[in-house]
Amino acid sequence: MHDHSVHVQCGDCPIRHRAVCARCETDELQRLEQIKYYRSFQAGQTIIWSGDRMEFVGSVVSGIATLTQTMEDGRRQMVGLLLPSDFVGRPGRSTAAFDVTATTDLVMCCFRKKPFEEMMVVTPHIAQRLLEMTLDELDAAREWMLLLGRKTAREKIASLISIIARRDASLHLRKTSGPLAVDLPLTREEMADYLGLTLETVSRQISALKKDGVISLEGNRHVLIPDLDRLLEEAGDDSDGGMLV
Amino acid sequence: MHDHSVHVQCGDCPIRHRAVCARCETDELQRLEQIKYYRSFQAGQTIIWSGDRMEFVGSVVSGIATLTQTMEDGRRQMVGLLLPSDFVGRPGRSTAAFDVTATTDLVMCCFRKKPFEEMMVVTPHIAQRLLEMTLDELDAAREWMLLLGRKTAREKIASLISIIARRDASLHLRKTSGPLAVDLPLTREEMADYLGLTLETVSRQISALKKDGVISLEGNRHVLIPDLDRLLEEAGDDSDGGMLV
DNA sequence: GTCATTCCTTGACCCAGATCAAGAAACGGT
DNA sequence: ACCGTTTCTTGATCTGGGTCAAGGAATGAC
Repeated sequence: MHDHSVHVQCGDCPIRHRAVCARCETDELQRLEQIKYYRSFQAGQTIIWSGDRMEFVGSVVSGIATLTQTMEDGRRQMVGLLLPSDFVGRPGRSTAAFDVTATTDLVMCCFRKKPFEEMMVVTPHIAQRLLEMTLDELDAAREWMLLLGRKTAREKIASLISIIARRDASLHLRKTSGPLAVDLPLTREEMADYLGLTLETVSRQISALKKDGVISLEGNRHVLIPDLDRLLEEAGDDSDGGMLV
Repeated sequence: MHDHSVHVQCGDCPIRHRAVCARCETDELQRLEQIKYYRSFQAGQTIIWSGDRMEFVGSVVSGIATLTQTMEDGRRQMVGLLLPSDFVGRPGRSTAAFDVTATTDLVMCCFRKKPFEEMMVVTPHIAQRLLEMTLDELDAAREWMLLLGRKTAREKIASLISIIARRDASLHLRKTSGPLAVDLPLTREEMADYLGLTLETVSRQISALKKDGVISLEGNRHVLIPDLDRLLEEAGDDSDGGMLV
């Protein structure tokens, strides 16, 4: 049995779909081609409201989307951050459990849910691949829970920056020299919603990390990391061995 | 296509396995029978340490287990609570990402991981059923993130009690009259680890809810809920329609 | 360029929940 | 019943991060 985690291009779709395998499912790729389509969203636009019927599944081609939960009094917690190549939607679920919002202009590659689910029944590897991806998300959610429940504000900020650095590195080719550079794809308020803080605290802690030389800023969004180990130490992660590897 | 979510008995195993379907996979059930075995653990015993090789998957037959994460300095966050019928383990993963601990005496129904994974390849419905279960866990984790990031101590306690009440009700037959009664399966410290609080704050908030008539206690662990709607209101959940239905 | 808007920073003050500390209640073993 | 251990409660005090408030820096439209 060969490796089903090999990523493949899905037709003219600029991202690499991870739900199918290059070597053994060419016909499935063709069928996926037939039911896929693209949708664009503007920055700030809500893609799906919690409770809405979900008519499609798909993956992010470009741009950033967030999954958030909101309480009646307006308190808001981000519960998912979708970068290019991330999958959205739950096969077998008819309604969305959370708000999905485009925080930048966004393009998604979508599959109508019903045909996609029919394909899943016929082609078992898709379900297996989705299971693997969902388990990854679950692991990430559980790391996130440690952050929310037990980390200090400073540790939360350091963690967020290193999480984005890691995601970035796995997406793009890695820079080989110079200090690591990361673009924060979120506003201070969105970071606060991610971390369970207020935007003022986010701003203060970023300033503090800057003053202490852990990071430096070019503009508001562009972060330079002179010493990644130092940042990981600040994040309180116990030896993140898999980092950037 | 009939409903694959039908629960079935797995031989003499006292719980209902949810990974297989009654009507279309009798032979799979037989194969599962052949590779399954039971393991018992004492209260307080660690089942798996984070980073250990995971040699089995399985489900809880009786007792309570927790998934926890610990930072070097000892800060601890619970990231999963396993009640009878809950599934443990990640097919496709070789090492555990979190500590799994029995908090009461515990019996698990296990399947050696390798044969289980081989079965998954052959019998697609298992992967589909596991995907469904994992998506449920992911939804629960995301609700939990809202709790950790944005709820007050009082809301956290009220949420925990109603979560346990809901899990309880789906497990046992529902009482038809009198105030709803719930046994807390956790110590105050374990509740604190669940909620991202200290045990003192847990104790104080339970006392406060008692004083305000939202709950009453019989002993330390047995909770009576005179008015469930009142409790849900205290929990800050926006109209939990699915509750106990 | 100028203006309006959005986003970010910093300061002053406050409070929910953490920390430190002392007992009280519950539980299990003999 | 007695005793040791664990678990729970309550009080006093402290503090990290929230809240309120003001102003500065980017950004984009025209």
